[in-house]
Amino acid sequence: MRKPRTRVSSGNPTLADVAARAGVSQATASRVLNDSARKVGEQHRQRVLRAARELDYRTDLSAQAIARGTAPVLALLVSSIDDPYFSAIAEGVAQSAHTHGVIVTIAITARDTERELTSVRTIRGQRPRAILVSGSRVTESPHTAALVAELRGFAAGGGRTIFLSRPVGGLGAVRPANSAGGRELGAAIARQGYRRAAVVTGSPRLETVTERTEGLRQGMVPLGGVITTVESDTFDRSGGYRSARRLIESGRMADADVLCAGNDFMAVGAMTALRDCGIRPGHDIAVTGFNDIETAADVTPRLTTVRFPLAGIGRRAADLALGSAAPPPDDICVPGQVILRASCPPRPG
Amino acid sequence: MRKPRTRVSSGNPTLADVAARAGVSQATASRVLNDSARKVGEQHRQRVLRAARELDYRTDLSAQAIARGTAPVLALLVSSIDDPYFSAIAEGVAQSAHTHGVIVTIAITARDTERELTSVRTIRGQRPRAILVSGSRVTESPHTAALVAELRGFAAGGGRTIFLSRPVGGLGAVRPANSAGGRELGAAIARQGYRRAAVVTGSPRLETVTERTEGLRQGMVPLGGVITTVESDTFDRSGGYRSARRLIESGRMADADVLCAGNDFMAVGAMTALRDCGIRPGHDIAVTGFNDIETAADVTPRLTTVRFPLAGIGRRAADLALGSAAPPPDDICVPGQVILRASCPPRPG
DNA sequence: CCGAAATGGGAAAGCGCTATCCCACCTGTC
DNA sequence: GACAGGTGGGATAGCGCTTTCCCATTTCGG
Repeated sequence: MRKPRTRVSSGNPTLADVAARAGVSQATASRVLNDSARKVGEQHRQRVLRAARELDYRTDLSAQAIARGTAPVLALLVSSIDDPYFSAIAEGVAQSAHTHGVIVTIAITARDTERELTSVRTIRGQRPRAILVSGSRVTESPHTAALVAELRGFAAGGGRTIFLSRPVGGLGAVRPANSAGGRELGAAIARQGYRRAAVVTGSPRLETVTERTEGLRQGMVPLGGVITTVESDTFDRSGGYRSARRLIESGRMADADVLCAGNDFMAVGAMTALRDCGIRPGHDIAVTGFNDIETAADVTPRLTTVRFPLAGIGRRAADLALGSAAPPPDDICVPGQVILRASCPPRPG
Repeated sequence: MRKPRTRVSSGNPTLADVAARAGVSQATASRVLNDSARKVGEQHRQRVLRAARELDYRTDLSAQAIARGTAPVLALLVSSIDDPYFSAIAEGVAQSAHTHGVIVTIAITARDTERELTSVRTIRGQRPRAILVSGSRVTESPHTAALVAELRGFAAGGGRTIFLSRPVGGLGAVRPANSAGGRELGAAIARQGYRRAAVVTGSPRLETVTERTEGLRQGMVPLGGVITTVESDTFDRSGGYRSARRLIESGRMADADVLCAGNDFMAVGAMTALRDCGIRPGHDIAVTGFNDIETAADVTPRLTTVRFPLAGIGRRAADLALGSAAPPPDDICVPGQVILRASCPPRPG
């Protein structure tokens, strides 16, 4: 006889413990605790419930997962969670997961495609029901192919994958309609009378960035507008500040009548840069952003922007991923809405 | 002989598959894949690695967890992830978890103490290494006792618990020093010459709220200052807007020389309310916030606030929870730093 | 009343891993 | 040459749970 493995005496109570205490078989205990289809006599049912309560029993999810062959888990991959864009999406995902009775595990990739890859590898080990990949795709990353291969493998094992940015490899996506949003914004500012737009935005390797800028151009051109210059920096507040300053100092801001930022943070940073240089945003030059973050309405002047239902996108993606019907790998673009505010008044001239 | 359970043929490859393909025992395969202390001949090692690669094998974490008796998981409980306060903390937690090679699962409670409870119950089933509870404690919730009991049970099973707000039940915490921060801010504005503070903040049932307000008072009083009135609403931007308006419309704002908000969002909303009523923030009345959110530096006038290293707090809590040494249940208060900006200029009078 | 069809319970075979034993073989050593 | 001490490999007992079988009772229609 083998020596029994040293059992951690202080370990958690197991189903066997519950069954023993209730004086029934494990099978019965399991049936009660999972209210399975199989009926259990009221007598026994009560005793099991009571035993479980008294022992402070909690089903071991790992064991359950392995026995059932599937874990009630949804994995979310984001570049950063400390960014309103992603946290809004995450909020929606979490809501949906909660109503589906599923646990959310989150991995942050810090915009590092290699880390993205290793994260997916690890996550696959959890055998989640689905993997949601947010975080703007970086064009031509050397790891993209590997990522796609990894996700394909996951799908082959029965998992679902949904991108919250432009999809690759024939997988599905639910995402903000950046191009269309850009077009509408471009048309809107052109209708306000602006014709020469200077753009401050993130790295052109981020697809979100190129989609927005390109959309903007497409919206303005038919109405006689034009993008005079594009300056890139980090896709955040300080990037907005810095690139706006560069534009001003190099004189390229001088002939623009509107400054379009790639997102609201950049817009807000850029407005500060303008002010620091004695230019009055909304007065000497119009300003626009993207996303409609909460403070967009509180800066002065209030920021014109494009609002996307981010939480709704997250929710929808998760619903799709967790729904019973296998979703076709669609590329669903959720439209945005132009919010015209004081930073972009009808042009006086 | 029993009929073997219908095996999902499309399932993921198992360790047995890898071992078979490599022509070795499962034990050997396991040893290679986990680079265990036990050495394996180079021959076999290579073959196992190759087989794993060819099969696109991913260790099943649930199975591993159950076999090892512990899962590489850290659970984080927050009120909302769509709130810069919590997402900053979450970011820090995720960073730490990543360096510890641990997966993060996140549960949002929507400030609902009952949901908080059920979340902890579910989470315990994951047998995580630790549970981090963020989200301001609500005083006197009927569920608090149950929550504590649940966390105690978790600790009894070998898990660790850390609060990121005021701890209860003798458990540990790492949290922003709200009281001290309030005191310092109170003293700072008094030194700027302000004496009569109106406060707009969240529900007095939130401990964060009372700690900050009380600290503020303690900081001002010794220097001859006083809190003239406190108005509560939701702890966010619109709550700030609404409560500021109520203060103005009821005339209670008239005799205050500084408006102190419970957090930056409320401050920003309140500033908009002031402006909507023709009062110039930073000019007719000083304004302060709490937390130093990114846009605090970009509103006009730039917002005076108290900065807390939120991500650092999250990281530290996670480090503590994942460290090898069992941490004593300390209540660690991380100090904040008063950031004096234009919204609170030296008082002219 | 009798056999058939429920009904409710238990035994035990996995699920995919890890880790303990055990064993066969290879070195050295006196 | 025999024996103590490595070394590397394989069998296999769990880990905690689900679920399939199987079995003993009841319940009924005819």
